[in-house]
Amino acid sequence: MNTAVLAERIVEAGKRLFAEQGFHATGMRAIARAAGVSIGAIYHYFASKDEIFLAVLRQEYERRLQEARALWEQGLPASEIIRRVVELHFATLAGHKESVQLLSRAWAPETPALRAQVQALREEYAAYIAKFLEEGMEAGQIRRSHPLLTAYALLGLVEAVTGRALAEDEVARELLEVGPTELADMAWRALRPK
Amino acid sequence: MNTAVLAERIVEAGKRLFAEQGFHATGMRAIARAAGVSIGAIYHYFASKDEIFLAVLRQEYERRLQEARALWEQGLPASEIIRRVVELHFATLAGHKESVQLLSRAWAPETPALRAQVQALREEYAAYIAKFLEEGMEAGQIRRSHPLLTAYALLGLVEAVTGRALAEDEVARELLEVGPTELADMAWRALRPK
Amino acid sequence: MNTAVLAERIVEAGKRLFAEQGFHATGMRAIARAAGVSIGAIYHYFASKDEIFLAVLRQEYERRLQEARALWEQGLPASEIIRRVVELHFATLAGHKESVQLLSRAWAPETPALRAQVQALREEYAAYIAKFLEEGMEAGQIRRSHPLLTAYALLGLVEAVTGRALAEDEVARELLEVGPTELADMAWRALRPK
Amino acid sequence: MNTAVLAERIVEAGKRLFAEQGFHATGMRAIARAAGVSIGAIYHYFASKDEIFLAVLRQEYERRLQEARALWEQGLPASEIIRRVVELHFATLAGHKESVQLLSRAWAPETPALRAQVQALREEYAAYIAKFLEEGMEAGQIRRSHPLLTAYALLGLVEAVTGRALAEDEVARELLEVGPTELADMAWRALRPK
DNA sequence: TATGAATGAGAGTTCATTCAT
DNA sequence: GATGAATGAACTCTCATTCAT
Repeated sequence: MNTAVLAERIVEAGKRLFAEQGFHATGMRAIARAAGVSIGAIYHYFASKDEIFLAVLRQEYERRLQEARALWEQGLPASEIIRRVVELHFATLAGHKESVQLLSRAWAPETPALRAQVQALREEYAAYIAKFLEEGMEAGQIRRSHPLLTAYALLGLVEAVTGRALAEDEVARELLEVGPTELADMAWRALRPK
Repeated sequence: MNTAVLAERIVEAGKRLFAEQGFHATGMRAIARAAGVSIGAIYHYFASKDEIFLAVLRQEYERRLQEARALWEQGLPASEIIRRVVELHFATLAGHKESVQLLSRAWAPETPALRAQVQALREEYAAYIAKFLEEGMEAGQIRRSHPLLTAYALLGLVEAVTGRALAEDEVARELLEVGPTELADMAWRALRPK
Repeated sequence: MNTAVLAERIVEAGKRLFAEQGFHATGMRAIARAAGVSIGAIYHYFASKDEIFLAVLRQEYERRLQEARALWEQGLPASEIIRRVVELHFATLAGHKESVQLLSRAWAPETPALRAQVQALREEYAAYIAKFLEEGMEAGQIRRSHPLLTAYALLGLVEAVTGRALAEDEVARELLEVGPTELADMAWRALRPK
Repeated sequence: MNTAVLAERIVEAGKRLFAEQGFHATGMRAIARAAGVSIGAIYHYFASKDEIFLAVLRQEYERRLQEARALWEQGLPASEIIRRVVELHFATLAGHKESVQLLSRAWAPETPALRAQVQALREEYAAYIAKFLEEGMEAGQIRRSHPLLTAYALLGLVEAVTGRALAEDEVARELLEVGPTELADMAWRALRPK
């Protein structure tokens, strides 16, 4: 379908530009140019700039959810899953820096309506992690705690460090190196049963 | 001093508006109106909108640094300091919601120059926490790890949860209630010596 | 083409306003109003106010170049060409006062970038005159001298007088009357071979 | 008198800045800073920015008039006076570039009131030259023509070339070199009796 | 006499969105 | 379906000038 092709190109262009420059600094003209489509065409597929942004984020979160699901289904022990999720985040940073930049930069949109939707996407991801934690708690693999709170805490733990690692200074290089191991250990100490 | 009065009113108005609506959604006219000064007066005290934003953030981080210093100087054990810092963050959320909103929303500004400065302020705060952690490690009160990485991880841990708690739904109320205890425990488990 | 229509109306409005009030005193809003278009439409056709100004000047210099070319191609003797060029300048003053005002008023714009471009347009016109002079020198019709210098000198000679003649006082009326003859004679005495 | 000292410093600062950047690009703050006085002090001595500009121009034209008077009083033949006036213009360009820039750039102010006054200053200078030409005509040293028209023509002749010579390219250097001789010759051919 | 804080209209420019073709 | 010309409110920032001290 031609339709899907154009929409996909718009989302890809939007992802790159939103990640590089942020939401406000990215104009519809720039997206149209980068996607090789007309402005009119964009409005044919998306109702507004907000909708493009949401489509981009949906795709990103969807990918992360799929990665998480894939890990879960391998039946590994909880500590191993946590280690791998942390590793995955750092691998994304190395291979698809834009993806991390995107989530780091467009964290909390300023328009109330958009913010609510972005936070809903984030909640969906957090809820999935919470579900995993909950099952681990019931199986005695993970210490009991408030699952959603713990999920957000883990997300924050990792994202704060990867966010800092986006800078291109000496510190960032250090964090990239020791981050995966240190964060996985830290997370596991926080989560393991007594 | 009359000078300080106007500048202070501008910073206060900016803080409230930036927190409520974010950086881009807050215009100079709105700040002027809210502060009860003319637009010209704003530019007499601040070179640009960016500078107002930075002044607001500097004030916020300064306050947090002072709180942290005050805690440290009491000579409490590390676990207690951590517990109190977490409590402080949640207390701020209850008493000065705007302060948490501000830091949550203006996490990573989109303009490169502004972003660099905001991140420098954040780094200053993180470095202070890292210094505290480092002393704790040398005294055997805290497990050895990369101090700055750990500082960012702790910040992220707390901020992700307080950020979620800003919403005014049922979940947010739950997080507000169990947050302080759960997060302090979680952090301590991650930090305590073997 | 509709395109050309709007752009042309913008240039015409700009020409009139720049001539009447000068570059700085003419705002984009005034141009939009005078052209009967929206401000947005202006920026659709021109990147900046400078660009409108340059388009206006390009049109003016283009017209003058065409007039000069047309004269040249008639194969008249040099003295006759000079007489007619001077006459043409005064005729423009009578028929299109705005054209003379424009060039007189926006002689040397204050912004370096704009000034460079305006002077390049002027140089193009001067260079054409210089080429004509050079051919005349080689044919022995015109006394040998530095061609470009002489071209600028002739331009200045005429423009200083037409500039003064823009005022609407008694002196201006005198200059309008005697100007064509006196200036043509003066120029020819300066240029004719020994 | 302190008064005169401050006013003089303001005029000097204004002259430099107006020449370098033009009228609009030069702000009152910049003049105050360059003159080492307060903005309030400027308004104590000058009613407006226009008045500073006029004071600057008055000083410039006054100097030129004095130079012209000094030349006249030496009782030289007309051709020699003309040669020396042209030389003087080029010498000014070499020694006080700013003076030539000033007159070249702020040629025709955009505010009607200011423009009228600037043109009046120019007319005063032209009228003096015209008076000299008139005496020369009566003495048979100079060919009969409209004196004021001829004065403006001579001014334009020289100023167009010196204006072009302000650029700092190869052509400008050429004009600086051959200008004095060529222009003086050209002017004399235009003026000398049959 | 001298200061510089304060004013606020107005500048050029941007940009998401619409809609006639 | 697809285009991109057109809109105009809103943006940040400048600046000559005033006036209380």
